[in-house]
Amino acid sequence: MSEKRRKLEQAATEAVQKIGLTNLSFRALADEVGIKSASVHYYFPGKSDLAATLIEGYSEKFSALLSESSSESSSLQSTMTAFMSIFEQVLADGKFCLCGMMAAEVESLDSNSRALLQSYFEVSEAWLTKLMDSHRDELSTSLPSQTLARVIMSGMEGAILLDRVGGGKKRLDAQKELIHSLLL
Amino acid sequence: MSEKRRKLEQAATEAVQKIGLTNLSFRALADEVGIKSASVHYYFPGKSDLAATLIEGYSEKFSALLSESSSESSSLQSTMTAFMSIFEQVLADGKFCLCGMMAAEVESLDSNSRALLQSYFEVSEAWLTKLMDSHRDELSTSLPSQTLARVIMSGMEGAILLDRVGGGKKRLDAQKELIHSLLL
DNA sequence: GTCTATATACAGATAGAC
DNA sequence: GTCTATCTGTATATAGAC
Repeated sequence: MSEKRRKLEQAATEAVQKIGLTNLSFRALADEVGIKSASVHYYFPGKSDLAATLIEGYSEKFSALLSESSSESSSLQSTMTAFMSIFEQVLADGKFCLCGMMAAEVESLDSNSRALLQSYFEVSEAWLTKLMDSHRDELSTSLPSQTLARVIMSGMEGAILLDRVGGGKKRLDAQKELIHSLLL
Repeated sequence: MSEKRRKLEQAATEAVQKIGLTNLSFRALADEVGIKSASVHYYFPGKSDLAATLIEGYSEKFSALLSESSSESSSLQSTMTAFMSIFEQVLADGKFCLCGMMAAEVESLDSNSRALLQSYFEVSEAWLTKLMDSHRDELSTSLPSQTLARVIMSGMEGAILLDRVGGGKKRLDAQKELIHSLLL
């Protein structure tokens, strides 16, 4: 992959996390990396191509972060702390999860991007489900692992969504408290 | 308030809940109620006026629904069931919470609308906090009422956000399971 | 109140030179 | 690959007639 393409993807990803795909223009993106909008179309013919590329790239990076969060020997507690710190960093940077943002804009996405979005959430929940299943002895709740995974994933997304309005991190902290209360 | 104005507010609210404020145009809104876009500007000079009006109207309606959810004699369980059914109806209609949607678009809102948005979430959480506080004996968790309120509110918002992508209600059901597990 | 007409700006996208 | 130039559509918004 070319250097320019990487820079475009990075700039576009950050912009979408802050203002959303709808509010991101090819012109603004071009300005950000120092080229003209026509050149952006060389890399991404249409906005749907850009959208799909961004979701795929974000999903890969997020999956890598999930892998780093856990290891054979680590406790559920330490893995979950690492997991939550991913979201804390996103909020601290004044951003929202790229896929959370696009989920709000789902009505303006094509079927391809919608499928990629769905996959992002399902893969993330599957990782959490597997994690909970392999550490059931460290859980204080009897809720099914899959239910916990869904609660945690949507809870983190909702927490960032709401906290971004006021500027603090009240809801994210509340989620942390809840999750810790579910661990032994 | 005039009939036309009510129709405009209703159509605009529904549109924002589905496609967001950014993707709603004065033209489309005008078409929806059978007038011209210039006439819409008579009621709402600019988009920021429309945004503020919609948030205020949605907040009032939501508060009214919260009041209906509880009564002196009702149990926490029945009140929470009524509370969650509000969100279930929104999702069933293929919509997102108007304030959740606008929270995603917060960067394109003026300070007035941002303050109104913040108020919506804080008033909702305050209602939940007070509810939990007055029914502590019906809770199986030792988490503070305010923490529970924040977890529940952001959890519901996140659940709808994610469920809208795939079309089902998996996350909303998971949230229901979690909340029920917190009640005695 | 609602309209027509229009001003102005910006969006996504493409043709074709270099 | 990147550019200039341009097409076409649409956005918010306003002036002024009725």
